[in-house]
Amino acid sequence: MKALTVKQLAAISGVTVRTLHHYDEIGLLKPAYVGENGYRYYEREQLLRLQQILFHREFGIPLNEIAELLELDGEDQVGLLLRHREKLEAEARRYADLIETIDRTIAGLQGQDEMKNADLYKGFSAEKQDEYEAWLVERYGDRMKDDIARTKKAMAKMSEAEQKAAMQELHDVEQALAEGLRRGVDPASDAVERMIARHRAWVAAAWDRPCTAEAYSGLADLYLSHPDFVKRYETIEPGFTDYLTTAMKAHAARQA
Amino acid sequence: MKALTVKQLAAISGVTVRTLHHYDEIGLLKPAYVGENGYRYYEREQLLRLQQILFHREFGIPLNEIAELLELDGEDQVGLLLRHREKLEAEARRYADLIETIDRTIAGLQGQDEMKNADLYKGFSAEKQDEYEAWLVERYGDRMKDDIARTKKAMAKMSEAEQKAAMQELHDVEQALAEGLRRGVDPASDAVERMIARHRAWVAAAWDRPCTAEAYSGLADLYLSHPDFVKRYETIEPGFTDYLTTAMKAHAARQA
DNA sequence: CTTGCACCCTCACGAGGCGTGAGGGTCAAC
DNA sequence: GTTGACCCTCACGCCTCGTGAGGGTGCAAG
Repeated sequence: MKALTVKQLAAISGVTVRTLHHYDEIGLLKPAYVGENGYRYYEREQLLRLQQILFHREFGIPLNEIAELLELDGEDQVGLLLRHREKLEAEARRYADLIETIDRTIAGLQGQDEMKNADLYKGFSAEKQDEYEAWLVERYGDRMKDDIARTKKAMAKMSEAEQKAAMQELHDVEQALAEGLRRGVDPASDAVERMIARHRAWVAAAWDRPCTAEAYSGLADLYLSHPDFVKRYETIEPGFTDYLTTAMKAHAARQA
Repeated sequence: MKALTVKQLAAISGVTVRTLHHYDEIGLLKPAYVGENGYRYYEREQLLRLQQILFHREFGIPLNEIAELLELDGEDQVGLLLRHREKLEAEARRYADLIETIDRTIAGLQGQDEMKNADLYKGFSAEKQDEYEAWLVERYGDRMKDDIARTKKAMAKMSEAEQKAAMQELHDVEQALAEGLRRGVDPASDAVERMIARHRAWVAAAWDRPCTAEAYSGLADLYLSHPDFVKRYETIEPGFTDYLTTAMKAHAARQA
């Protein structure tokens, strides 16, 4: 029988000696036998097992799970692999999103803000609405439901052209405010106040009813609290969430 | 000035209190000031900074790098973001590959080995050749160069149909051997020996010259040592690298 | 047999990014 | 003044090894 030392096994399997020590320590891969001198000796069976370990490790499966996995037979291994496949897909999608965000951020930093409305503003339409709705009701109670229903109707009765125009207006307002942030303009200043008034008007239009100071302040809280909004605003400019909401609150306070 | 406690800042930024403590410890985000009672108080400036930190953290940038990053101005940040974008792309591709490997493995485990030759065997053609070449020369010295050149010519002068047929033959041999592994057949047995003879013949054909016992044994070493080959064989069946090479060595030994 | 060198062993700390208590002050409202 | 809800500072744990320190072992050449 060919017996491999740690070094040899390490060399042909591509791991380090320390890794073999570690796997021995945690009981994941024990040597075929240990010499009187304390040397670890591995045989073919261990090499096979190690290769299976490394196969699964590739996918980021933690070592203790690999240990359990190897006790199972083929049937169950397929199931586990499939579950892990989903995780990998989720990760892959996440990376794709991150890359997109970077691209947008760089475009923004370079002043090439020619991004299409449909891109950055799509978060406001379709499927996401349900999620926001559930969130708002949970947070603000049932009295929110009417407002939501009204907003949905208002959006629905807009033509596509009108929606586009509305999004353009929102975009302009936000870009102007972001410019204020970049220039270090006080969010409570008069200049910002004027843009905020436009923003509030936009909100009122979207809701299809007046937007009270209280409601506007509540909206600022929503922006601060819901990760989707935070992400959206931080994508426009880091720190923009706080800048916008501070300005909104200041505006609401003046009205009170 | 509004001063936020740890809890409050944690709530609106979505991190935990412990994280704020940690960031303070490592100097990444220090409070605006600390009360006499030892309480940390944060203001808008810190919130802005925290949001930038979280923005970058999303991409997996380590905290110490984020700290350096935030000292830079916009220009350099773009450069860093671009560099990180590449890392993300590499990761995304890696995940895509892993998913593919899982799919193939599952297909294999379920006996649905209907994978296209071009898929699993593409590793043997085109760009990868240069890499193997460099590796072989580094490992076996210049005397390897002639062999490589001959193999390349042999492959080049094959028609596409011939290449396909060759790949089919290799595939059949490997599947038969993998079946031996699954059934626990001794890799030194006569049954395996017969398949190995076919394998060696295939190699000789690919090299366009006889494959000596010594060369065949050396090839087994290559399979064991080069990660690409290991990965390829482990994809066919975990443990197949060792099974195949053991059989190859046994075959070579009988000839000597 | 000695010398040397490559290999083997066992601790044990470190890194990254916090989670999770333990043990004990502080603040605001009732 | 008493409750809670906060706040603080240690300090260990997690996970997978990397990286020494300090010291024994095996094999070949001189």
